[in-house]
Amino acid sequence: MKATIKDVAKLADVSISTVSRVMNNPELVARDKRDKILEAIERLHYTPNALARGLIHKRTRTLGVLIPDISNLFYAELIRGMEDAAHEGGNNLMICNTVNDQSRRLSSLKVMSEKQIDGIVFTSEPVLPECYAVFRQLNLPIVLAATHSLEYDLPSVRINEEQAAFDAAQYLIRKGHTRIAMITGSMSDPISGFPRIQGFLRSLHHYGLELDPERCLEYGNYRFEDSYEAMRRLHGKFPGMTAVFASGDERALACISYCHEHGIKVPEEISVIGFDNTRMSGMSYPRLTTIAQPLYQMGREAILKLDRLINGEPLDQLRTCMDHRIVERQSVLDLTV
Amino acid sequence: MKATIKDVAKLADVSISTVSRVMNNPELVARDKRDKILEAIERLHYTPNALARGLIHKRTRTLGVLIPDISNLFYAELIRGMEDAAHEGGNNLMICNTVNDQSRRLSSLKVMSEKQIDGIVFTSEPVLPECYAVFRQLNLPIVLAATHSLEYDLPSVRINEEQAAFDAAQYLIRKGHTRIAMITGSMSDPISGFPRIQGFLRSLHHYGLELDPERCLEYGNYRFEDSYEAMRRLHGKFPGMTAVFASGDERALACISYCHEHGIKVPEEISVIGFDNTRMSGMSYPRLTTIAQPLYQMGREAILKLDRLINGEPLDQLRTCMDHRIVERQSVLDLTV
DNA sequence: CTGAAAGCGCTTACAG
DNA sequence: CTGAAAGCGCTTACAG
Repeated sequence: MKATIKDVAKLADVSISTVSRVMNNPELVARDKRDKILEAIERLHYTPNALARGLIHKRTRTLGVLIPDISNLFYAELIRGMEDAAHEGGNNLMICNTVNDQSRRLSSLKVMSEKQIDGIVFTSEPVLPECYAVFRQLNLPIVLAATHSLEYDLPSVRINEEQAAFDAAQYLIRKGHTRIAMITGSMSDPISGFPRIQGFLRSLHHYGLELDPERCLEYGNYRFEDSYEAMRRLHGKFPGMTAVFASGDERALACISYCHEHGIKVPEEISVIGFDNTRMSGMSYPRLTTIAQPLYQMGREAILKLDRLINGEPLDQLRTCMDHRIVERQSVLDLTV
Repeated sequence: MKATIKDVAKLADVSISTVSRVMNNPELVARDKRDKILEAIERLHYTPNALARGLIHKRTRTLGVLIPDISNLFYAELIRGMEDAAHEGGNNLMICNTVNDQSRRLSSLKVMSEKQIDGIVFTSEPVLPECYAVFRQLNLPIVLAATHSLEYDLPSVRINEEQAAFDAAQYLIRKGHTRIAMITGSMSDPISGFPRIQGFLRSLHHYGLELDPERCLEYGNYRFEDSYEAMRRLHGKFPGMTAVFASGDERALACISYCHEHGIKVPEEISVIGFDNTRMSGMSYPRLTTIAQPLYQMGREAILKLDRLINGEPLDQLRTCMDHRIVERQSVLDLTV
């Protein structure tokens, strides 16, 4: 059995109050007793029960994190940033993989709430009304990471998706490409779908490339297989295409694979630019040029914000927008030289 | 503020005992009161405080999981299996990323213990004496996943690494390869290092391929960059090599990238076989032939075992060995045709 | 400086 | 069928 504060008190021949004090305010305890108690703690391997503490303090020092799909490398970096920041603040993470499923999301939220987490980081997904209703009910500090909400006043940390997509297309255009396609998530996805499509089209328009969206856009989920099929459709319907902007690194790898398997040279015949700069982008051939999101930093920022919220401190800004950048590797051909 | 059992009791005009009963043994409560209480619960969005419950039951229904590096796709599948099994059993996971760091490992163990988790799944890494000492002290049910221990009597779920490595080499040999190299972790790693090297060498020996270990073995960690360099060294010191067994899919992708970047055709000039069958193995060109570990099932099994341990039920076997298999894709050339 | 007491939110014999 | 009481392991005024 685990030793409790009573066991320590008995062994050190003091009251439990005094034991409690040496754990929380050792300076209030006389030296000799303190030493005796410390020794008893040591001998019994005593470690305070966080449940009891949490009950009293109404604070558990565990932060809940909702992740749609941990098998996506995207979240690995984000989580590392969150973990580091959490540990620095004396907190722990409780990570829930929602498997992109609303009922899992809701039940995770419920369990977390019952376990009395102090706050929530909600990642990547749009905040649906149903979810927001639960957030309100939970009445817990919440911050959004790699997503945001315009409808609701929720703190968030993310990049400017529209601008990032604009920059990706612009990069391609400046390398001399004019017949450019995009593989993306659904238009109805307000986070990584719609804004990126917008940015992409704005860039084409800005540079006078009037392309038919019917022809240059293909849709699919972010997984490899889906994107592979999207690339197949694109290849069928957009002859002469020289570059594709894949909204996500895994999508980009699927494009590259499709090309290899169909004898199309990358980047000589088709250039590919990705999005996210996950670890994967260094593992393809050719290595992937991609838009980098500062995922580690975003994770940190999200936790920092949450911590401030929990401590009742004011936020300097509700919606934090971080900088993206382009990481040049070998998957884009420069047509201008 | 969150509603407590008192609030419900007051609103329904009963004692807290009765409220507690409708949560735990509703059949003991008269119909009319039960309905009134249920209504109050609904109105207040009451949800029991898991800390208080845990304190009484001495059980929190959260299981701790120690993962060396969540950015490794290997763990994604393992975690999914664990999560599904945990949810089925009414449990939750608390995942700790130890970043391959012993002090993080120890501190995670401490925090988990303070938060009163009911049991631990320890993944992948060898159980060092220092760690085992902590395990004993914690006095919690523990199961090892994707690792095992011969020194200590700890329950485990894993594959036969030695045999799997043997089979990988045998596969290559049967395809007509005779100049085979291996990229692996350190010989001093008793889990995925030593046994795999053993299996590899046993296979060579079995088929009469007497190769100099100095020449055909290269070492490095499981990350891409390290393995890329290992492949470079191998290429320099082992002329005529036609196949490499990479102990891990990420290592295999590094081999493939090295070859591409140095004008070596895969599999025409050099064949590559990987290990693990993570999602990554379908994303390379050529697609990777690899040894599959049943990661999802291993995750499930580990949790099932842990659950039995927690409930004081006997284990049918201490060390469970699961079956591996070879997944054939396109990275190995058949020299016999 | 130290201990007894109340209380965090719940559950579970016990008595009625 | 229901409520008062004790207790899970701790913390924190309060009194001395």
